[in-house]
Amino acid sequence: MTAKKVFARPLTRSRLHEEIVSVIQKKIMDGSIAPGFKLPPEREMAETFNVNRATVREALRKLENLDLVEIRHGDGLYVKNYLESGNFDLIKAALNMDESKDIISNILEARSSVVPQIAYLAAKRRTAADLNELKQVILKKDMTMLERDIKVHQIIARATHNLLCTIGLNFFNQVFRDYGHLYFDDERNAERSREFHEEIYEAIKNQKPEDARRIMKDVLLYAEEAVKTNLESKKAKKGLKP
Amino acid sequence: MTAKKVFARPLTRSRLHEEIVSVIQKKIMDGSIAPGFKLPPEREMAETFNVNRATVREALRKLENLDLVEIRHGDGLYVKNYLESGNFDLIKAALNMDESKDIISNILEARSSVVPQIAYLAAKRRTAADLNELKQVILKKDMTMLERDIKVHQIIARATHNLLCTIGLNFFNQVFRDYGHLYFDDERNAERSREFHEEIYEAIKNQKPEDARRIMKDVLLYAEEAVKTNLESKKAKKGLKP
DNA sequence: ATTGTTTATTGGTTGAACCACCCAACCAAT
DNA sequence: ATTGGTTGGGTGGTTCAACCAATAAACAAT
Repeated sequence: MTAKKVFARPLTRSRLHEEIVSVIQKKIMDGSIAPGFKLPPEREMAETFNVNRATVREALRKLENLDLVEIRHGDGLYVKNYLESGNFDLIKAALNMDESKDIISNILEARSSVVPQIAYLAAKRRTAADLNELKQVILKKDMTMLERDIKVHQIIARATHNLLCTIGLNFFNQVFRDYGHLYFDDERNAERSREFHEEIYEAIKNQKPEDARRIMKDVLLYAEEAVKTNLESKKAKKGLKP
Repeated sequence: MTAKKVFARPLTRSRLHEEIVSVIQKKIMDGSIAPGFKLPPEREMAETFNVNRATVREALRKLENLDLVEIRHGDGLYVKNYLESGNFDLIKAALNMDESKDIISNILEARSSVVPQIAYLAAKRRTAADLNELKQVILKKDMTMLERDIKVHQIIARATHNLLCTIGLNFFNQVFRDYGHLYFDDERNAERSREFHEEIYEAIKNQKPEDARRIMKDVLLYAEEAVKTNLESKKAKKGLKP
């Protein structure tokens, strides 16, 4: 057995500027820094965090991309209202900081209500090439169920031939890569997904949009429940230990 | 009449590192740099672009956040497959670079199929406070129709009490802020939205999820058509000039 | 052939300096 | 009293030169 198999993912040392991002992001998202607040200037921050100004600036680039702060040349740094401007990366970041059941539930719920629409469009628009690609992945052997499932969703999203759907699904897949084990650890769920792959393939092959949507919705609602139950039981176990 | 009304949006000079982002992003998204390609090292890039390395690094922070490149300490910079990893900011950036009708159509289509689900959830979950806030905005006087409409959508999204829905809608609203004039320039469309606000308010007030979804879907499909037609006619006019 | 070691390359961070921009305060002209 | 011009201090944007830290590839030892 390789080390990779044992430790799952390699350690990756966080970079200094990322630490800074994390600190500031937390303060903004938990409300200790209110929208509109003017942050201290870069030079001062560098001093407080005891890092170089260039490092602070790299952190600010990230906070800017998360739409958490607005930077005004010659003026200063202002905290934005993330509820009005934040993007999905914010949720990923929040998830990494605080794996609360709330956020995961929100993600699962949103997925169940949005992704079926993607299946609908995919069944309507799929080309022969899309269908073939889907078939290959379903039949492929050397693949974990998690990998296969992500790939299936990816191909379906791409079959919509809508860039937004394709890229929008990336968000769910990225989360799923990190948390999919909560679902696939249970062999019954893996079996359920195998069925799902067969069913959705048929629906897409026969270009039955409504069927595809229903099939997708069913499996996602099932998964939503399964993961929530899983989280509950883990929480219960944890509660017993101390 | 204020200067703001005359010139619409203030000028904002682009920063050097953003120019670099733009150049590299274009090359990646139009395929001239393929996924997996190893970019030249930071020092070399600084030389080619004739800027300082710190500036290149700030650009790289952005490209990293767009999930366009992967940075490996001690190794180098690798181009990722944006179809598999890119996020919504990528679409916004692509839109700014190339306002092609394709991308706008994709956005409109995705909106029509996804946002109605948000209305559905909102009607189901809305609190008295949500409803009140919605009413206030609909009645408020000193507001452009565009501002009001964005606010209405925002409140509806927030009424789902699902962080993903709330933040997910930000994407559409941000695009709408820049391109909403394509819709609201026509007074008939503005009138249509006025009706929409009344109708959706009633549906949410009476907690009729299916109604809310249908009403939302209708107006979005209408808007989709209106904007597309508008784009067509603009294109036609342009075609005549030269 | 395998394993440990060295070395060149590359990203990460630092410190000091200068440029470009914003703002507030003040002044001058009307 | 209002408008337009000037100035000075503070802030983000960029530069330069150097060093630290991780990686991969070449090499040496076994």
